[in-house]
Amino acid sequence: MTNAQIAEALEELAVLYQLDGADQYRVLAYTNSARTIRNEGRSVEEMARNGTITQLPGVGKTLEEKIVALVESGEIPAAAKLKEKIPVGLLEISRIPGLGPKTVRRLHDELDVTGPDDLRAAAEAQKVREMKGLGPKVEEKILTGLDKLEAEPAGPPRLRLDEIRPVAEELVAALRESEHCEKAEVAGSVRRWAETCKDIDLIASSISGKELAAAIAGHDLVAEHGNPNETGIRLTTNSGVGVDVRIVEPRAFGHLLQHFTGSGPHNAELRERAAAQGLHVSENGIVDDKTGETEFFPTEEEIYERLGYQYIVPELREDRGELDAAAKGELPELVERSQIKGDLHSHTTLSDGVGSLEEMAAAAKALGYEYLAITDHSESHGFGNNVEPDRLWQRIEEISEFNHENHGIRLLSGSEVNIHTDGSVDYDDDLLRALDWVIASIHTGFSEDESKNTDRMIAAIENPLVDCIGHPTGRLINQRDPYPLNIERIIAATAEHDTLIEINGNPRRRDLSEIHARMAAEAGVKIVLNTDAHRPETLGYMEYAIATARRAWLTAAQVKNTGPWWK
DNA sequence: GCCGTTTTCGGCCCGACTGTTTTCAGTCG
Repeated sequence: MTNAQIAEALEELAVLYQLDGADQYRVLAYTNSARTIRNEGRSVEEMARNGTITQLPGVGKTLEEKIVALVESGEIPAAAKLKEKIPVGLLEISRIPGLGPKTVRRLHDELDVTGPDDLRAAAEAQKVREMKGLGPKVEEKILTGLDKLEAEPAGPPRLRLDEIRPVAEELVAALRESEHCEKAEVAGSVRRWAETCKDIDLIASSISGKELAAAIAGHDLVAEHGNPNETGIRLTTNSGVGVDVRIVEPRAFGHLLQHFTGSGPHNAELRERAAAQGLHVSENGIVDDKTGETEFFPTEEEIYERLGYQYIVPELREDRGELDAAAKGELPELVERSQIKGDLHSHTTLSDGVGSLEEMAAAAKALGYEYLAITDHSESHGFGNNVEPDRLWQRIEEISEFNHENHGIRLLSGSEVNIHTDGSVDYDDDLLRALDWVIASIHTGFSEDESKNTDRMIAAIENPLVDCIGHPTGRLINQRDPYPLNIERIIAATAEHDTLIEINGNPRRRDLSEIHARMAAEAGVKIVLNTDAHRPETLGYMEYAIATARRAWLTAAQVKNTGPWWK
């Protein structure tokens, strides 16, 4: 059972308890533990089986018992029992925006609603507005919510960061252009460089907030908008992305930025710890119990300092131990884009790229790199652009000549070789030895089971002619799950054989993920940040590789290509 | 349900908005 599946079961149980009227903190305990498990790199099933699961923060005796039952029997008895009592249809309708557990429960108790169909009938018969505290507006919200539920049963999709960042940048630039704007920034998950984002958070300071809100509502990208007011406005773009624009007076800008950068769990933890010291943190400032006064700080740096922490960069604000580390002054010095000396994964027209050797080299040089590895696909790539051994020998010569001509950047002759199902790789050893750099990746046959896939990859890791493993888990964000793999065994093998492992910066991949990259680095494995560029412009994907590395707490010392070419 | 630089019991972030209300509960981020 994967960590995601365990987390999902706990989230479902949390909703069931909520609908059952359980204490909110009990519900919170379940949702928090679900999040912890989703963020855990090690196999939580393993931890449950060997009795170490209570090491996870927020997992105590009771949750241990439930998770053990889940991995052993496939279900949590408490959840099965609650499902007999609470119609599953109620879980569905509780996803309608604005319909919380309290309301859903009352709809069940008072109108015998058991699911979407009953609810629609009740709303259409105008029964909902007769309930105390509810009215025609709620009825309307329910009907539109039900339509959306039918159209998108899985809920609105989270968008990949690269799909959403350009929109955020364009809108924040428009805010800055307004005469009513003092400062504006992108906040939220976009600022934290998360893999996916639900919506865009923009924040601004202004002494005429309503005018600023009205101005942004008229932007070309905006399809719909709510009422502009002093504190901001809610927008929907033509592409359907929700945008929250929040506006405060200039002196609270730092607090607003900190608040809306999140993450929610980071802020909740930060505030809980502050409250224990008599300090109450919000987007409007910090209130000190001792004086009753509100303190204002212009920058986030000063806010964190006031609360007793080192400055925590947005990428780390995920409640994954950053507050403890910052309180002790032990945050790592994260790797930066300017420290990257070269890119070790790129393609040209020789296989499936669209840039020539020279074009790729020129683009890499423009990025300030010392070296670029040309790693076209190999003999068995299978998409009609296979590179036969003779052609690769010839390419080695071409690269040698290129380097002789002294273009101000060194090209490395490389290949991205396929790992076959038996763990062997393309090309004979002589050819592999003649290359500067060999990345081995899986491109085919990943429907095998976990142990076969893992053995196959470990065979490549053990191969002394393989330097690095490419996009190790094969996941495509929002599109394809990772291959079934035992990542702990993979990491242990790369550590043992000094094989490098890549963070692929293609924003569709970001593979290794931040969770696995952090595990790998902690195990002493060296990481390489690559783009897998298939055209000159996408060498710029390095910023996503950097983002994932930073979210994985990596320092320059843990990233091999922060140094000069070493072979 | 979890957890401990006041605690093994009694706490557990904070504010804005919405829709419904004459003062607030529920929901959301």
